[in-house]
Amino acid sequence: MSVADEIRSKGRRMTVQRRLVLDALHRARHHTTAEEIARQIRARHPQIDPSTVYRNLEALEELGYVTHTHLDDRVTRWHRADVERHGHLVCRSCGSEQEIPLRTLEPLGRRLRTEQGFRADLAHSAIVGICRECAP
Amino acid sequence: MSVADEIRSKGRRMTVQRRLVLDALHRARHHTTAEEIARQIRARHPQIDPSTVYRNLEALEELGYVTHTHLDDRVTRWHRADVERHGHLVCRSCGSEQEIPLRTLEPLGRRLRTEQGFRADLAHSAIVGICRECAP
DNA sequence: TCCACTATTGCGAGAACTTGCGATAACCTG
DNA sequence: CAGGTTATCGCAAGTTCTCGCAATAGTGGA
Repeated sequence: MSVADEIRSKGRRMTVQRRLVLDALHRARHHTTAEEIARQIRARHPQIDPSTVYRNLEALEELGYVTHTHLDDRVTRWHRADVERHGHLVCRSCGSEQEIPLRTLEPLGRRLRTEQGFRADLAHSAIVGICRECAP
Repeated sequence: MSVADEIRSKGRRMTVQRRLVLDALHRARHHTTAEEIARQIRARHPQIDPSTVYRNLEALEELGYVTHTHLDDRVTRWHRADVERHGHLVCRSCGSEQEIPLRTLEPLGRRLRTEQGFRADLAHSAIVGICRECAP
């Protein structure tokens, strides 16, 4: 079953705009911003409104094809849901980003689960701090 | 040495606006938003521009009197730097917020420090997930 | 293939900041 | 305590989303 059929089977529709957003996410291997996706799409299809891109990212996330992450403070990063999940370390001083395996974060996940009954999504937000190079 | 003197000794100035922002943060015991602070101040001093509040929060953070936290996705929460730091769990389903002692997060902090040389600020961003009540 | 239904779109307006700029007013110095 | 610096301010315009709405266009069914 194609993605289009999957989407339709959930009562949603496959539109040109939605396909373009999916394509853009496929081309961008890592986290992109909504703005960047909108920019790419509007280069070829200027009539497509940025708000449509924002709404499609949300819809595709709801449908399970896309997720988002928060790296530095205010920008949402989007990526396909089927790429391997990982954590992020972001340096507040130099802005560098580093990926870390979820395995490193799992002990905390287990602890929150057993002590608080909380199922943490530790890939969702980056961990902010000072990286090795910037530490005094 | 008063806060005003401290600020002056760093080459900055103590203005009415800055004092009002500090006062508002003192009154608000927990995390507030910039918008809420601006609303309070502008109730009495409508001529004070919201942008002044935003800039003062930034300046006061730089001076070490204020810090900010990211709870749910897009709102920045501000609070005095001298209140006890703690972590946050935010449920993505019902939106509930829960505070947890930094102690719970410390083992991860130590691990990131020794393995990556990264000094994590684990109180900066909330941990997003599904709370006990919302878990299926 | 045509139709009715309704998800989705483009657009305009609005929210929440952010930034550039000329005017103002803290503050240090003499 | 007058004067010159320059941090800070208010204002206006810009950015990045977000939302309501009427028009459009995918879809499943006839």
